[in-house]
Amino acid sequence: MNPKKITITDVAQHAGVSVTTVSLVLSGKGRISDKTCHRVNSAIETLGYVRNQQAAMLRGSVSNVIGLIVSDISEPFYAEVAAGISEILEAQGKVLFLTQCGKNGLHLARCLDSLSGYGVDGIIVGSGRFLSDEMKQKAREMRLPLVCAARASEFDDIDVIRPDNSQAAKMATEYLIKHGHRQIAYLGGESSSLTRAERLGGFCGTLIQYGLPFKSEWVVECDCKQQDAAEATKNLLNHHPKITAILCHKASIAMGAYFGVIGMGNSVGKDENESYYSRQVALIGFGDVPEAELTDPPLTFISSSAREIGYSAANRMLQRIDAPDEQVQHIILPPKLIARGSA
Amino acid sequence: MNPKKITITDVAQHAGVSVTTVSLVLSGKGRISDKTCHRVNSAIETLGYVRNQQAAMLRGSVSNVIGLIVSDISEPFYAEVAAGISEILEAQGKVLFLTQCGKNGLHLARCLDSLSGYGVDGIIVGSGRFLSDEMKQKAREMRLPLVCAARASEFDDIDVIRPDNSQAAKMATEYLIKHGHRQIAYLGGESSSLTRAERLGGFCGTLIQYGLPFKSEWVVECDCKQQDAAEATKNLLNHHPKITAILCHKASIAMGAYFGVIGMGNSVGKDENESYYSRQVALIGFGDVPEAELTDPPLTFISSSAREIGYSAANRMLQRIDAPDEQVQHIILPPKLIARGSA
DNA sequence: ATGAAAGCGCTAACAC
DNA sequence: GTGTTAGCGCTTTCAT
Repeated sequence: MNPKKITITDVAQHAGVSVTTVSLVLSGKGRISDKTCHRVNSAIETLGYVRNQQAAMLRGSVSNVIGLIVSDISEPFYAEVAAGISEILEAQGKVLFLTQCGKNGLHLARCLDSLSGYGVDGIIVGSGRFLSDEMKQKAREMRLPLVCAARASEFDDIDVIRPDNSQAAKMATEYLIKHGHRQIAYLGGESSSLTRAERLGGFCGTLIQYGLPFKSEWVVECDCKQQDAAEATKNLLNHHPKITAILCHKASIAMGAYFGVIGMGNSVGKDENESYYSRQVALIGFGDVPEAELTDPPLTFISSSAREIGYSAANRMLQRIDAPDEQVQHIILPPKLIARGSA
Repeated sequence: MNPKKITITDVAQHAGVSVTTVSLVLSGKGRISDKTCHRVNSAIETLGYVRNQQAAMLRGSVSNVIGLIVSDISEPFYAEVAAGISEILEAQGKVLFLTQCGKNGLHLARCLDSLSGYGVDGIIVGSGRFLSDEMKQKAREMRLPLVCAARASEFDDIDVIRPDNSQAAKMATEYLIKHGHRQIAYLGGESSSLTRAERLGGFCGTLIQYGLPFKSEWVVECDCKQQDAAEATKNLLNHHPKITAILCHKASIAMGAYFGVIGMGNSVGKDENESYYSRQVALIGFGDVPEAELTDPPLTFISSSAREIGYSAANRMLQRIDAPDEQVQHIILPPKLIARGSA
């Protein structure tokens, strides 16, 4: 019922000490005797005091607030990244400001102003593709650390955390080759995608390395809609009977391909299921987001988890705040291959 | 290069006025002459001044910060809600603090303390199922407005924005009935789900209203995995040959059911595709998240969009801040039926 | 219509 | 070890 705010002064009075002492106890900085420390803490407890962070950051130098800019938080990749960042930060008693710059980055300037106005200690940008040099310059002037959590390689001049798309493609391709596949297709994605380009690089390079054929008609673009993927798969398999394995650009493509293969009366995966008349096709998908759909059917996936990228980005930011002038780092997360029965 | 912060004082000097005047211009409150106003604004412009919100909220009464608590932002529903909230708030020049209380609500107390310590003007909770009475009491004492953005009915004592699950089920069922279906099944979800219970209520009620049979063996639980849904669908259709339509608990279930129906050699949707030997099964799904997979195949969906819930929650919060003592409101969002060819 | 001055709650020098 | 005190940048009476 009493909306009166409890301040550090109240705590000091209740504990019979000065505000300085309380402040020092709060930040754990000073050399305070155990006895006093305990008295202060119990005063805090009984009064139900919560430290006013605004005031703290007004006077002090750190706010313990990190800003996040994404184009739209509803994109699963960025939602996962945000979740990872938030986990790390909250464990450190820090908090996260969430801002959205829109699909085309229209509000990016507003996001930056907003965040800097609130005194964040640093900004993590998901997909920095909209970041202009001017903005990076501005951040530098404000001494605001910038960290980019991305899906593909984007910058040289700021810290970037990203998955190793090329390596992932290589691992996936090798996995298929080691399971005896020689004619491998790549399905899905748009040709304008940087992520896809990186993956195709790894895919193609690995084929060449193993002396296997790389046919451009085996690389097909495809909407991420499942039914499109199913259709494309049927088409591909009909026209190119030699293909025995498909590398799928993302989870929904893999799901579509799965149903496409099944729908043709063929089988996916392990040999024991193979019938005389059906052809067996191996599927392997890229997937940075843990989709419930993935666990069953048992498809093999290769990925750097988006959450992991969030963890790294948050940790990198924490370091960067402590060492603002350290050299720029690119952290490239190694992929993990999760084998699930089908190859 | 100059990390010196530009304060309101600098602006005042540059414009040849007092800080008060600048402050009044910033908040648009005072009766300031157009001429002065303009001088101040151009000073702000040339100096690149950004208002220090911490200081503003320390002295003033509003922070323009809203807190959001979700269990995990990577859950698509909450990500959508967050996106909606953020859109509204940013348009108002406000910002959003994102906190995660964990799948089991373990960190909820920490989230609340954290947010209140940062002086948020209000807190939106996604899924208030972890909110104890004690916490609600605490928020009330701190005069912190609480708004709940939920999937189902949860509270009576605080503002809640939620979808109308029962009405959605009714609309979906009526849609099927009007398209001639008499034997309708419900597939998916767990029996412990409140959302599902509300939907089943609407479903069953509508059947009764139309004098149609409600058979409990036509209501089947199912994991949200697509393949499980496909299997369950085949099973259901095999054992109950009369069933001609299935109401699916969520998008992934509908997708699975789709492939299940197709996999049996039956057809989904419009009559023109119907063959002599195949049976036609209508599918309709619930879906609060716009999943790319939905657009193709053309399945009919019924939903209250999660983003819409975010919009409403944000708007409700804005109202609530202005009128803290207004009566508690439950905003129940009407569902929309998106017909896409199959019925 | 504008300015002077008193804090908001806290931290950080600097005393003791 | 602990207390005193001067601000952080802003809003807000209260004068003018």
